[in-house]
Amino acid sequence: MSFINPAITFVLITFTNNYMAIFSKTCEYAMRAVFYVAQKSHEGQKVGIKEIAEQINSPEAFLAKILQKLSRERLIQSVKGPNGGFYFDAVSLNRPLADIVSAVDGNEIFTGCGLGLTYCSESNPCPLHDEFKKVRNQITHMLNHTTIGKFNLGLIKGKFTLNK
Amino acid sequence: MSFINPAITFVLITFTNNYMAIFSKTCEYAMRAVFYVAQKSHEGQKVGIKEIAEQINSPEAFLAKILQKLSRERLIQSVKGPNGGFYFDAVSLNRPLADIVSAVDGNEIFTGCGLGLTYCSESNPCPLHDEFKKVRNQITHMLNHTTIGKFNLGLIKGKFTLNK
DNA sequence: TTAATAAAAGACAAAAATATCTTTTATTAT
DNA sequence: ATAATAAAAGATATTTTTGTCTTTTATTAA
Ligand code: FES
Ligand code: FES
Repeated sequence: MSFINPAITFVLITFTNNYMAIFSKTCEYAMRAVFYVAQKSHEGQKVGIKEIAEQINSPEAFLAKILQKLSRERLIQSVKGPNGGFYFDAVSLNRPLADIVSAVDGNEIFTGCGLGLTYCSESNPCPLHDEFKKVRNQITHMLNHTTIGKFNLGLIKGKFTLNK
Repeated sequence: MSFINPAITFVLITFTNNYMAIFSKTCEYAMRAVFYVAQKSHEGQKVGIKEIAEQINSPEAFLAKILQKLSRERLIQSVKGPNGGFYFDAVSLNRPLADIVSAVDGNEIFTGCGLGLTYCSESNPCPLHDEFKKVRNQITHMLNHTTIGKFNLGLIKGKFTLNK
């Protein structure tokens, strides 16, 4: 017994809107995780992948892959075994968020053309170039001036959320 | 006979960078196409999908789907048959590019949280909120103040490119 | 009124991004 | 040394985005 009446069944969607954010899901998870781990590091603690994933609301195994990549690139520190987990040392806490973004999403966002042309240039610009450059510069500024550890106190005080 | 020597074969890539631009490919093609058609409309001409795809360097059949969607939403005009093609009427030429973007990529880019949280809010912000808001506002401003027909003269004069 | 033209629609295919599951390796406390 | 723990790595699966091919519908010129 089916609850769908075939007489009134019809196709709803032929062309779905793309979901489209500034950053990939991978990058969003990476940034949230990084802020969460930084906060814990500030308190002198290491954190396990399970806790991170729970606290930032991301799929655990997928996040693990992302942090593995960051770990290979020495952007985050980790130790295996009991009492192990992820953490940031003092140097890493001072790294710009831009390092995380470019490790995960590449450099398109910092240098790419807004209309998707193969390269961006001043001398042979696309129509959007002048305005798009401002956007790109602001993103670059934001990511270069935000250090991984910048929000530790705000997070500890509950001023910010990573999970909603 | 193989040209790959198994003794020196190894896996190169375990975690590829995401390609990540501000807009989806779909949206990039849409914007380029729209500027190209607008320019032709300014000169009083309709354009066929084949010419558009060639001139903006996009896959023809894929672009056709995109323009079909814009056409269904009355953002672009079209007529079938001989001497048919795509064009913009005076009203459409004055529409903001934002209409194209939201038709194709949705509204995430205008309202979404930079860290991918389910919603953005002033009272319960993510760490990036204050800075990200500026980025989002600049994108919104750019897309609202750029009309579809804005670059017609610049394109005709060869000041801008849609194909490189 | 017919043939040619060009967009619209439908079905399908490939590639990339996202997500999960299993096995291995390193570390530490007992 | 051994068992327990937790990250790293490997393999695979799902979903979304991007891209193609075929058929249908509308328009127009002859
Ligand atoms: S050429 Fe397109 S943004 Fe610079
Ligand atoms: S809450 Fe994240 S951008 Fe506003």
